[in-house]
Amino acid sequence: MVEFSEQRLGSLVSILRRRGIILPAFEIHGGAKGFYDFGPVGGRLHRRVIQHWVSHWLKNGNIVELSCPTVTPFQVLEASGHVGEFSDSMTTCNSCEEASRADLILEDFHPNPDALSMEELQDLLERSQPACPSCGQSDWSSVELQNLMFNTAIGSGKSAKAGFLRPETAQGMFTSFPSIYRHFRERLPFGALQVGKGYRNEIAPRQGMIRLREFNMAELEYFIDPEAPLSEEIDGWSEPVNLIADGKGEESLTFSAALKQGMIRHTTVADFMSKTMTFLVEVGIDANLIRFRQHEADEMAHYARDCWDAEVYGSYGWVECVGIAHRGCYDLEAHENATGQRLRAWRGFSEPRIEQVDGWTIDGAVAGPVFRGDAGSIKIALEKLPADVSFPLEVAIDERMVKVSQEHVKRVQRTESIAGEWYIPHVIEPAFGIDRIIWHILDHAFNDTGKDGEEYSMLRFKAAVAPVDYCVLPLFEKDGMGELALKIHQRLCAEANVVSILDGSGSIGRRYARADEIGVPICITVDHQSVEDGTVTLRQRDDGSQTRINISDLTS
RNA sequence: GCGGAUAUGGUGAAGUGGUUAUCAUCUGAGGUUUCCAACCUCAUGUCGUGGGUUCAACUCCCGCUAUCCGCACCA
Repeated sequence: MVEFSEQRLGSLVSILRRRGIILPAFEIHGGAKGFYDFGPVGGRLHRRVIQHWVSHWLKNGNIVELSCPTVTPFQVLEASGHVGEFSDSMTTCNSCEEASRADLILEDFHPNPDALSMEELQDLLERSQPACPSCGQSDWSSVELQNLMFNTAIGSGKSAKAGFLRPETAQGMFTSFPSIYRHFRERLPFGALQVGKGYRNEIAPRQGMIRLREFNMAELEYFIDPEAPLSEEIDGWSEPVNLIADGKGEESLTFSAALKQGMIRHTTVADFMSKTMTFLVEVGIDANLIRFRQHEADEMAHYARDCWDAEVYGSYGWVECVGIAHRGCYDLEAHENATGQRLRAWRGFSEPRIEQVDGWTIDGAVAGPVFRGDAGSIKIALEKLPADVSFPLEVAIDERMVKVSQEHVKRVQRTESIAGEWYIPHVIEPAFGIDRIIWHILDHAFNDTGKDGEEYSMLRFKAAVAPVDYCVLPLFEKDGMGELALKIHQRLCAEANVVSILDGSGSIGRRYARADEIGVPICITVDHQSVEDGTVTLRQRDDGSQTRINISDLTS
């Protein structure tokens, strides 16, 4: 097991900078908090992890990949609840100009100011006149929302519309629901995933890559019929995993056992937790340093019904890297309410339901001219009445009573056959913080335990995500060895999805060390014999073992 | 946001109110070398940023920016 320490973190960070894996962005201009570059080696690592993530979920067979804009109009994020929920209420001291959070300075005057509306906060602020924590005066500006989203203007001048940089990729998947529904020929379940940048204007970015202002997210929205029968089957990780259920301690259980006990509340959630576990291990996270923690009811995001975080242990302690949330019908319903568009799926009944309609409705020709604008509401009210009422009758419309007499109505008696119904699908969302995962891949791959008593650093990447696949090393750059190495290098680079580097400077040991430092799994060494018989030495990063093979057998 | 600490070649460090800022390592060139950071020669490359004090500031003071730690915030 790795010993995480300050020293280890320090030498890891210095290797990441020196070798161009992860570095602070815009450094020549002084840098900017919460922004990082993936450098010449890190960029490739980032790509590999994302590729692996996408194909991991596409394996499911009913999932498509989307790419939606990062700039998002105001209304979209207002409908989703982000404008309201993703912000803090701020007020500024008119005396010293210090901004404070309104709910925090009102804590002494209300048991839970966080739950108050803007108006209530404003009212309470005026009545209680709390002292400014900075200067002691009580002269506050009006309460304003400060949003954690980056805002921007779409267009310019008077025609500009308000917008935000998206705080999550998910909303694009919801607003695209009709198109995805059509693509899958209206049959659930199906999913859409997206990998891309998200933005949050964090008050205090911290801990290197752990909290960023611009970050890579990978999200899957999986749409299900909440009434469809669920299989008990769970794919993927079958070993016990550490689970922390809401209000309970840590337990080691398999996902299917946790589901059977009701600890995990939904089969699909359990299935995705299991697939998440498999993914994390495949990209190189240590299985023993992963745990799943269920959100308590009061920390659940505004949209969630059940939520589990996959947390990974590393140099910064336990860090949430994945959230798997049962969002219910929250999002589609919210966008439906805001737009009036139907974001639903059709559920056919196994047999059409025969319904006897026996009641009343208006006689349009008579009631229309009499009730004018109220006719519509009266019709709705009448159709709710049982068959055994008698007229004249007082009907409540918008808190008024309207007298309806026999001549305004007619009896409705018919048999309806209903083939199915529209419903709002539920959504299970696994959301991955790619940067946090990459950080922990690096943290867990880093090995500085030394070699032969000397200091020696190595990144033991899994082959699936290693930024460089091969390092070609001519033992010397003479007698044709340099030329042969160049030829091999070029041939490898021509292969799809293969990255090779060529290194001819320094002693062979130094070059193996350089390759180990950026985690190249295999070094190919060209020596005198290579020039004569066309064989080369393959040297494995993790154990230093060597085998000689034919150049023609190099790529598999 | 508050409190504390820090900022010197790519990386890690030393140091000074006064000539050309030191060391290790890395990197590059040449030499040497038949497989795990060997050696020799040469070379490139640094005082975060803006202002002030001073004859003179990398050094002292102030602001800013960034980094780290704690608190708060955030998921």
